[in-house]
Amino acid sequence: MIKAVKGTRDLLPPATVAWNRVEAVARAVFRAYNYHEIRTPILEETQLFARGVGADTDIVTKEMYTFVDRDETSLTLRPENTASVIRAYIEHRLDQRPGVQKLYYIGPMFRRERPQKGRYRQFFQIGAEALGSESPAVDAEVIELVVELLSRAGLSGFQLLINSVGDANCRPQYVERLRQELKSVAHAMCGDCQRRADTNPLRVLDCKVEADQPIIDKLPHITDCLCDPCRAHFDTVKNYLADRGIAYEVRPRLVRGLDYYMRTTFEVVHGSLGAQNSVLGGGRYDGLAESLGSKVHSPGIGFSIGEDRLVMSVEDAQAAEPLDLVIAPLGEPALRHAAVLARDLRRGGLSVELAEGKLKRAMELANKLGARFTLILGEEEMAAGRYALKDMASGEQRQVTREELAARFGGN
RNA sequence: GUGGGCGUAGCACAGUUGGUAGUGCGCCAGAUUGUGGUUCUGGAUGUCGUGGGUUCGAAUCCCACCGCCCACCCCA
Repeated sequence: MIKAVKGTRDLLPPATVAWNRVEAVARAVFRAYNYHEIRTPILEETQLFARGVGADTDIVTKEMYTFVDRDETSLTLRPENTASVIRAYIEHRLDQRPGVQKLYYIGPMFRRERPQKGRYRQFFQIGAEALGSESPAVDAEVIELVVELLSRAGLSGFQLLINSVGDANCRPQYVERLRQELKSVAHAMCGDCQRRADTNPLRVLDCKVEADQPIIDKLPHITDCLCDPCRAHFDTVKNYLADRGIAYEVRPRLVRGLDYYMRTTFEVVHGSLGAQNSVLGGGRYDGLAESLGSKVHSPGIGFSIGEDRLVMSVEDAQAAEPLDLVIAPLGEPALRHAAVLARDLRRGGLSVELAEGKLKRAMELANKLGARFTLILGEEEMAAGRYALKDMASGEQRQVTREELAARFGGN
């Protein structure tokens, strides 16, 4: 028996109702903030992610679905979408369009990790990018947007974490300082940290081992080591958030895993998600376009929401989508009449199911599908030019004419 | 890549010290030749994850493999 491949899953009704709801909310919020949808290919040249995401990130070194195409080019299933959006932005010269380019996307991403709660090999992201501005006002608006979106999607009890990771000027200095300080204390830390102290000192800050926490607490905070422009930018973002009454927590130890982030980074976490408690991650990436070959400076900031995780933590009672009417024709002439009637009512916006066979079967089906009404069309009704309309909740049944039906439900 | 837990009907599960399978829900039919929900009666469905071993006999004991879940790691 062939089954869905590891880490992928089928989303069946009625679960898909919740997904559509979340996506509808997202589209409405994006519209309010003047974001427009972009759809990029799921397949890209491997080079794009190697350069865009960072050659020695976990994503690129061990999590990509990469294969060689028949013409020998190396292709990869997108592990994230920011690099693709920037590629499209450069390729189609969107920097020439007026104003900040605000783009959003909804779609599947692929990473070959070991699946667990809230982590899949094919997962869905709802994300957005604001391109062409370094202004902290844009940072604040983007963060406002995500808070708005999550709230309107029905998420409550989430926590917004923000940080600034500096820029090409001050971050390398901070990393070097961290590396130096770790030399004297790393020997007392967990095995992973000893390794990270050398390879990727920023990761040490993310360590969750209890015994390491006192040591980590004594390490310098990046927020204390920012250069003046970065400090000013971060302070302004925080002021703008305060103006909006948005609650946030500065987490100097918040380091995001992708190489391209600089200055503002943020994350939203939520309890009910298991170990993978991050619903959303984002940040600024002012140097990314250039590193992908752009000749013009194209600063930007973006985020992506883990749709699987958002749906998981928002999910309440999954009610199936309601059905308005079941038509139960008895006999061939009635069936032919009913089919035309069904089409007209559907054109009028009604959801209609046509049930062939015995009346008893049709009634049972109507009940199981949760239909509000059943319309019976048998010999008696055909002869009289009427229909028997039954209200399934009350059990009440009465004869109606075609005109009365149209008046009630539309669809002449 | 590394650990732990779990695989029995469509779903949720039970199955005693080894004696070749049950319960609930769901599904189908009937009680009702044109009326659902409640009730009653009847029915179908299992390579007991797969393969091998021990045994007169394995869902049960042993070994290997596969799958799912959770965790590490990392991130959405």
